[in-house]
Amino acid sequence: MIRILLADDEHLIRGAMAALLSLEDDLEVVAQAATGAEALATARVVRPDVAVIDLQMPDLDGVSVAQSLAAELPSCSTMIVTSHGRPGHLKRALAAGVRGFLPKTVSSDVLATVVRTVHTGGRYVDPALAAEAISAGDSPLTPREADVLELALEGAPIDEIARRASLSPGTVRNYLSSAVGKTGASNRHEAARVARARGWI
Amino acid sequence: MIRILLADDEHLIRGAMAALLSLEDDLEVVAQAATGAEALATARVVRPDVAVIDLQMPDLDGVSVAQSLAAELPSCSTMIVTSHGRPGHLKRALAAGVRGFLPKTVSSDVLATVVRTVHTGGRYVDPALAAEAISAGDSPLTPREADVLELALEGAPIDEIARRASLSPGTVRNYLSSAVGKTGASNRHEAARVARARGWI
DNA sequence: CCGCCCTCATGACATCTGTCATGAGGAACT
DNA sequence: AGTTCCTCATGACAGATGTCATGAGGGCGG
Repeated sequence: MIRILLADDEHLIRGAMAALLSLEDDLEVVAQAATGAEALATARVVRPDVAVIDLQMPDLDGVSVAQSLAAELPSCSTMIVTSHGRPGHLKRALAAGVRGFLPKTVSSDVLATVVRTVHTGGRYVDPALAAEAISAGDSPLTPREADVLELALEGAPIDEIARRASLSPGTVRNYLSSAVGKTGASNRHEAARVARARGWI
Repeated sequence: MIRILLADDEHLIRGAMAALLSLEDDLEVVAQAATGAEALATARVVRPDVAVIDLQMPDLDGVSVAQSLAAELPSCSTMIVTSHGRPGHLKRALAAGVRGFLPKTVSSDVLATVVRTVHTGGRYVDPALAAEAISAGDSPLTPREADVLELALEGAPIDEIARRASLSPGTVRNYLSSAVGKTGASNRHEAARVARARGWI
């Protein structure tokens, strides 16, 4: 019997997934959590075999949870399910020791199969997401460029970005100009969108 | 027995919700769809009592589907479930004749209860979402301002917005300037974000 | 019929942004 | 020690953007 921890902030989805996994004879949902912190706390107590975690949760995101879990409970395999599969997330997740990565568009059979796969030490990444991640390529942005671009996401003017990054406005403009060139965009707002879509920030 | 049509592009969620609703004695999921168009086509054939529709789907969004359903199948009550509850969506949904509006954070009991409620002619809107919608207030934007601001969402330069809206660049700047004032933002990109957050576009 | 508002436009002006050249200081690698 | 890259900065310039004044035309309610 594979003992599963389920974490998802959407109660409806979580309950439904639990119902669905419980239909399988060899799977058992032993705990549920609605936030990242809750998931960690619960995992420490129940020590599940597999953790199925939603990528986006109110507090910690799924990758952070996975990272902590990998460190604290090496016997527990972590897999992530998500609605919005961005290439950057996949990379960060794999780096964090995640064994499975699935979009929520897969069928329940696949979910159950992957739970079994990661439990026996295997890995599984959704083929479509993997292809996207590969085609997106590595980020050409330097760390600082990425920082600044991230601050530009909300549409703030340069002066505010400069204050928040503790840089001079001129420097911010240089980084943004460089980032705009690398993304092929025509201004920083578009560049920020492109970079996010490719998982670079 | 209440006959239900379920539409959600996320296979996993849809299957799970179906499993969950089927646990109720008086509910029966008679059809499922993965896109808006599919939902409409299926509804015409199976004529369900209640349609449970996800707000965000690849092609038509949930509100458009609801609108068509209300016109074509008045006997079918429509309710919408969503991950991202923006006030604007709620307003549009109610205007389209939707009877129930729920975030996916609710429990399965609530879902089942609301299905029964809308089937008997009642209405149900999640209290938290309703409060948000009320506090967000009515949009101060004129229709044209909203159009232009929407085109600005992706960060396009003014000239492109002007082309896409078939306006002169000068006019676009006037509308945007006005919208920036009304949203209290410091540039059009921030204004677009604010307006979207408040459900104005 | 007369305001009032929305739509669309133009011109002028100040400011904000994007781009480029240039340079100092530091870390990493050879 | 030398090379290369990143970080951070300044100054200058062109072009994009935000703001304001102004006006023509149309629809709608009083």
